[in-house]
Amino acid sequence: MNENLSQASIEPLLNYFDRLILLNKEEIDLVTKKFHPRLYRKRQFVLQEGDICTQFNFVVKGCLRMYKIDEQGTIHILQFATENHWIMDLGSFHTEKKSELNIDAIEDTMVLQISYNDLISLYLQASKFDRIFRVLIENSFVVLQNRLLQNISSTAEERYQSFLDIYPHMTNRLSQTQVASFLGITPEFLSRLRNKLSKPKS
Amino acid sequence: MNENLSQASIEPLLNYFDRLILLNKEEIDLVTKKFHPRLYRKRQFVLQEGDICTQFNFVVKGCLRMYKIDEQGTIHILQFATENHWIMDLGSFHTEKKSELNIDAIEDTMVLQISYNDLISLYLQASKFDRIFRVLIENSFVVLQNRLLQNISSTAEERYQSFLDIYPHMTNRLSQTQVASFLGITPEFLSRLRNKLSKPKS
DNA sequence: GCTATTTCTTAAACCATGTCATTGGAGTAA
DNA sequence: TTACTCCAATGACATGGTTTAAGAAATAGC
Repeated sequence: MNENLSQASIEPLLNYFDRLILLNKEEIDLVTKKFHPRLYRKRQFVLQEGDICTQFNFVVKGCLRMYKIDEQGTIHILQFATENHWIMDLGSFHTEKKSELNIDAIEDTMVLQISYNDLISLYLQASKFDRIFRVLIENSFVVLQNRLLQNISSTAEERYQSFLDIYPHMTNRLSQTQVASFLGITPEFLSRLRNKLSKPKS
Repeated sequence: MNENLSQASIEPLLNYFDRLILLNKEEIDLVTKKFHPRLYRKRQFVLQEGDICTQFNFVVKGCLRMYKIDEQGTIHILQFATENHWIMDLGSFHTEKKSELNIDAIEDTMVLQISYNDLISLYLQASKFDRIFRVLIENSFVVLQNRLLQNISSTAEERYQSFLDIYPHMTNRLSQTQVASFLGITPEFLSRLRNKLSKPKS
């Protein structure tokens, strides 16, 4: 992560949008003006509990996580965001109320950010972005709904297997503690699952 | 549920939209043309596993549920939809692939439906609907995310309490089997929870 | 208004997962 | 080196939740 912020490329974001709906010259200019690059160091907070979420974050390089800390201090991970994924507390963003969630960097991470006001003005200046963000949220919704379904209908072992199937690469970038926290189980139990699954059969 | 379909009122839907973003005369006409009322009898399917979800459903009166049946035949309820709520398999709707989910009526239910093609043409004819549906999906997304958070971080007892808090009225309309299936526990265990919670303390 | 079917409750045995405590290894900082 | 922290593994034990079964209560169908 040694790029210079000022020359940071907005290309990945433009490519992302183009894959949904083609942008014209004006719209490309709007995106270029309203999104700003920002670098977060490993362990740095992007959003901290009690603050209002004022930015949409698009990850260009690296990995962020969003999580809640419960009364006992346990971390529950709602979402990871790697390259070409979005992350924010949508509830806090729209209601402008304090967030109960944290977002921080698992690796040094480069994001492209747009503020609430800029996003609203983006919608007003080019209604194509209403459509783009509608589609984008719809896709996230489907992913989330599948995950919920898994959670209410599957055992921890099935969820872990399915995690490996869907995100085979992630397993290298995350500690088992992170994976366990995402699956909704304890690290100890995940360790046992792995042990069990590594043995052929018995 | 003795209304005549042909005189069924589209008012609730117009009110719903107006509460998000005010509609002008043209847009009201569009909605009136493209949404069609339909009555489902208790137990009747709105969407059946293996079919493609081709309709957005807005519930005017009654109650629908969306669920998956697993290999053992157990039902897992993803969502209920009562008055002024939407229900559909968004994944199947957009990919036009077969759905793994079922939607059926828990009570006799009146919905207003819009087909895939009509919705697309609605977006094209009035881009305000891109914004309306973006906001609508965003709201659903936040609800879903909170539920997922509950599921990975809370015990069944806490989830049940929270269900009672958030949907106090629903408890009258649903059998405990339905509630248990929504919470992701067995009806037997829910019964035990209820018994435990009804006793003052001990 | 009666019967059949579904739903609710209770309880005992059982299994999935959590808790707590311990150990060892890898990475980092003096 | 030493010390420190973080993470993974493992064992003993505790708890949450399921399974199975059976009876009581409510509801649907005739």
